[in-house]
Formats: sequence, C-alpha cells, structure tokens
Amino acid sequence: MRLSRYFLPIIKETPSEAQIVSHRLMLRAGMIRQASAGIYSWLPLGCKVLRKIEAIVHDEQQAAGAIPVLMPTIQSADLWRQSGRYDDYGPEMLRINDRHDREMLYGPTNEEQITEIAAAGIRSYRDLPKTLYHIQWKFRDEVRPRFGVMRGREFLMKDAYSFDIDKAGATASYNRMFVSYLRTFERMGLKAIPMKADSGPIGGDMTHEFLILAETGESAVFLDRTIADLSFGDREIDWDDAAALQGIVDQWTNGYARTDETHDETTFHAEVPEDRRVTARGIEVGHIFYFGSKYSEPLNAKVMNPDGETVALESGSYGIGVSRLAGAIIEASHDDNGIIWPEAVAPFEVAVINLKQGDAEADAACEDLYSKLTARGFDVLYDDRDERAGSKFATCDLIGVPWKLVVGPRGLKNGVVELASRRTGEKEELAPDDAMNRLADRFGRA
RNA sequence: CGGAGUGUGGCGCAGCCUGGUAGCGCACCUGCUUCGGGAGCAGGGGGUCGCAGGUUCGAAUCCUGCCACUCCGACCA
Repeated sequence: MRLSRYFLPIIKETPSEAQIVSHRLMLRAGMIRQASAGIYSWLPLGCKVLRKIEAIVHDEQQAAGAIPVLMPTIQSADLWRQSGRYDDYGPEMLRINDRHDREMLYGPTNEEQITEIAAAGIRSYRDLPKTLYHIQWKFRDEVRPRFGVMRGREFLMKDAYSFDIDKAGATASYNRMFVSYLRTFERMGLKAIPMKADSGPIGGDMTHEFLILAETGESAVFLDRTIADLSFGDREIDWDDAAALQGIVDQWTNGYARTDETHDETTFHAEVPEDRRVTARGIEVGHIFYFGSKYSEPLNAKVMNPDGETVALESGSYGIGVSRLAGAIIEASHDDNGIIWPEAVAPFEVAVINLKQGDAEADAACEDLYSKLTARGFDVLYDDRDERAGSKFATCDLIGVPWKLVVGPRGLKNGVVELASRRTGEKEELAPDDAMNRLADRFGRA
C-alpha cells in the first residue's frame, strides 16, 4: 500500500477522553473512531488488525476441529424465554421491537441459537462430538462503557459451542479448546495465562479465563511464576488424543493462577513459595465454560445414546474477545512513540520509508523494494508522501510497523538501505537485496 | 445506577463570571525557503458556539427544559 493513497487519519495530540494507552494509541494511529458511547467504527488500519486477529482465531479454531458458522446478530426473544434468560439478563441486553411489535434482541451471546441449531441437526451419538463457532458482533448495553474497544458495548467475539454425548466427551472438547487457546494467543505474540474463574451468569463448574498480563488490566491476578514461564512452542498436537490434551491442560492448571474473583490468600501462600508468587494485573481475552445440559435441557436438544436412551447434549461455550484483543495487544506492547505490533497481527509487516521523495534514485530504489517485497508476499506500506523524514518516522513508529526499510540518497551512494526493528530499535545497513532476504528469512518466506 | 463534569471549525482549548464584530495552537490550502527523527516565514479557507424555548435593542455568554459525551464508583467478553 502506498501511504499517499491510503486513508490513515493520524493525530498528533492526545485525545482528552482516552484514559488508557491502547485507547489513546488507537485513536492517534487512526485505527478507530467513536460512533457513540462504547461503539466504534474501525478505520482501515484498525480493520486490518482486526482481520489479522480474526484470521489467526479462525485458523486455530479449525485446526482444533471447530466448524465455522455464522449466526445473526438479531435474535428472537422466544428462544431466550425458553432458556429462562430473557428475564435474567436484565437491562444489559438490548431489546428491540420490530414493526409487528415482536420482541427481538441484539444478541449478547448465542447459546440459545446454537443449541436450537444443534437440536435440529444432531439426532444421534453417532453425530458427536461437534464444535461449532462463529466470529460475530455482540452487543451488551454496559452501564459504563470505557477504555475504547477494551470495554465497548458493541464488540466482536469468537464464540464456540461444543456438543457431546457425555461428560467425558465434553471434557475432551473443553480441553481441545483450552489447548487451542494457548496456541492462539501465543501466535499473536501474547502471554495468556489460564486462570480458574467464576462461572458468572452463564453458569457451570469447569471454567477458565485467559488473561494477558498488563499494568492497565482490569483484574488483579495472583499466580505461580512457573505458570507464566510456560510456553507452548512448536509441539505437535494430536487433537484426538484425549489423554495427551488432558496432560497439557494439567500442566497449565496445576499451579496457582487466579483473578481477584476467586483468589484466596491462604491457599496462595500455602501452595506457592514466596519467591514464585506473582501479583499483577491482567486483561481477560478469553473465557471457556463447561455447562453440561444447562441449555440443551430447556431447549430440548436431545439425542439417542448407544443404549437407545434419549439424553440431553453436554455442552460448553468458548469465547475470545476479538475486538478487545486489538486493544489488549497494544496494552501489552507499546512504548512512548506508539504501538509495537507483534509481527503476526501487524497491519503492515514492513514499511519502506523514502527519505527524499522526488529524488530520482531514492524513488527508484523505493519502487523497486516495494514491488519486490509485495511480490514476495509481504504486506508493505510504502511511505511515498512528500513529507520530511522525521514525520515519516514518527508516523511509522506510531502505527507500529515492525520493520522499517529506510531509503535515502546518502545510503544509496554506498549501495545500502537501513533495516530497522521497531521493537528493539536496532538498525543495520544492508544492500537492498540482502535486506529483503533478511526479512524473508525472518518471516519464513521465499 | 449513584456522584462529578463537559459540549465553541477535523483535534486540543480560550472566551461565559461582568451580554455588544467568535479567537488561539495543531491539522488543512497556496507560495517561498528548507529537507537523514513530528521545519520556518508569509498569505488563506473552514464554525447555525449540542438542541429547543425564554429574557433582552442585542445571547456562545443570563434563565428553563431536553439531548449527547466523558470521568470516579458499584457491575461486566
């Protein structure tokens, strides 16, 4: 993308309403624009990041065997009456009447809908297990939206729902999602820690929240350092090997890790030696539940088991706050100059910065880099604006492009361009072809 | 939902108390000089002062009502 043709409305000054760094930076970098309280438009840069996050979630969900669907945002009140949640949910649910005065609602979640779908399409234990998911906008009419997309009323969420014949099957499905989440967040460059959670309004007993550590997190967290030091790495997964999955889950859940909701100081001290106790703050980016037949019973989602008996489906639900992640990643990765995107979710992987637009040699060198990198599959931002160098650097750092290729007449005289890392600040002078090869190695591209 | 505030050009703000030609910085446009980490000078464009009533010769300013948004707290993917 040539910056001169892009739409990137950055702002120099800090918007007064933004209290936390991710909100400030998202506004300044032209990623989002507030439409009304807790509701945002995603501008090109923000939209790009959101799509990259979504792509990773889709990829990992499907790797773990979940099947993509897409359910509507507007739902009928009837289903919610059957589950008993129409009244329970309270004013947080946005209720709408259509022209026939039928009661509708903008979905805050989709358990009822998916259970209805499962009830209609799954008849036998032979059809199980199944995990379906979608990534769809949700609306929860928060009393006090704040922190930009971290706590909006409208938000994009991945929600998956598993269906099994019995508790053992449901546990296996739960564990698949658990492991899938470890992989998903790690791919995004995040350290997400599973923590024992309260089940909240959805109910259930087997439940974990995934939190990333950040100073501005909304929850206080208490954990054993050994959990924070775990990393998933490249290990091979057999998604059908229930025992192996259970082993991984055990590895991540054996140590103490809780939020302030479930934290117990006495247990913490008893289980964790003092030098391993970590007290920090975290942002919830995922939440998984097992809830058994809570919805399948009232919604009559029942199947026949091998013994010819009709039994209610065993279910769980599994959420990832996709739009929240965009903010959470920034909370976890930024500096005074702006955002520092992990490569996997960066809106652009590399920026070509032309220090002297209009200089024939510089222009030619930049055009060459831009077309070659693009041809090699890179997402490139070419800053071809007629701006001063300082302004280009500032923009590039603000929007967090992980790598810069700096091209100017001075370097070209010596046959070099500068390759600079946004994260470390390290700079290296290389011949243009060498710089491209360096990037190709880094990103695993030819 | 309790408490506290704010609405004036795209953004950040002053002006309001004490009514009398709507202003500043950034951004934007034009020109010149600059140009390797958010340039300088000169000129220029853009605002029904949140909305509706009221008081007044005259309202951004005073009064009444409404709307929107923000912050603190309780609550939440």
